[in-house]
Amino acid sequence: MTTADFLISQLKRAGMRITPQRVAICTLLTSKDAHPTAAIIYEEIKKVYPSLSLMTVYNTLNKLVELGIINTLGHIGDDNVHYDAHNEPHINLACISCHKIIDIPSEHVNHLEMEISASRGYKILGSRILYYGLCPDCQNQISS
Amino acid sequence: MTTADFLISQLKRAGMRITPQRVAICTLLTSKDAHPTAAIIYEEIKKVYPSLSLMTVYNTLNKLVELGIINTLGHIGDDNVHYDAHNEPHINLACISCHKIIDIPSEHVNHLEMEISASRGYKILGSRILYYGLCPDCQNQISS
DNA sequence: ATTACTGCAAAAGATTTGCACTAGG
DNA sequence: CCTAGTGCAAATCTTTTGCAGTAAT
Repeated sequence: MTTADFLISQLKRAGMRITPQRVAICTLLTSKDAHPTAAIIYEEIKKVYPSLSLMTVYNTLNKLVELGIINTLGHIGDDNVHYDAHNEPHINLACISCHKIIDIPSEHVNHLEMEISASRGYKILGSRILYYGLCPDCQNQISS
Repeated sequence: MTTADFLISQLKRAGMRITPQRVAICTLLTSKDAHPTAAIIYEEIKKVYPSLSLMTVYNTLNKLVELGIINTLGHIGDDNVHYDAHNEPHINLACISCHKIIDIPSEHVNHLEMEISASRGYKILGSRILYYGLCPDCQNQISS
């Protein structure tokens, strides 16, 4: 079962209908290193489903976020809202120059969550951990 | 020197002019447990400076973010973009029910930053660490 | 005295809403 | 069959832009 299939099964379990548009959105969301914005998803999928409406993209993204299946990363630099389909705790590392985002697994992240719920009595539902800076490539470009 | 004064001195150092509006914005940003949105800042300060324009708020916030003096937290639940004036690494803990946000200092956060720059060659410029869930008060309200 | 900042009005985006049509279950 | 989802158009809301007047340095 692919990661996209996992998202789709979650949708189905929540009583939502599985349309080709939603399958395409889930597939794109779970493709390698994808942290797309609504607009990027729209442009990509439009190539395959020219009739796709931006509204459907928002509709599906909102439902996925509502169900806690995907996460909102927020704005990276001057861009728009990015989404992240990987829901296990991890760090997002964004380059403010080229706007690339990579995921980093980290042991410390798990410690954080325990630390918080233990000390504050909060019931943790999710997290959004973002570091931003310059990736190695962009550092080279600037110094050269 | 108050925290607000610190923000203001940073502005001055960056060659920006110190206007009463900016002082008011910096003061509000650094008031206890403040993680306001642009709209909240506008409404608050308007009480004191009725002539304040929302544009000035955006103008100042954008410059502060640009200079790396404050941080954008992004959207919390269905709200708008929240800002955070506390720039030393820490965790933001947001309640998705009452939209309150608290800051938590954490040792693990420092480990994270070192871990990332060491392993990936990124030059880290800032971070945005947000956990969301239910605060103790809201947990009680729901269960009762 | 300069030159940046303010605040108005209007524009530009992004996201949401209303509604008839289509298609998944 | 029946209801949820789609996609269009238009509305809404946040944020940006242009510009004349104002004020900080």
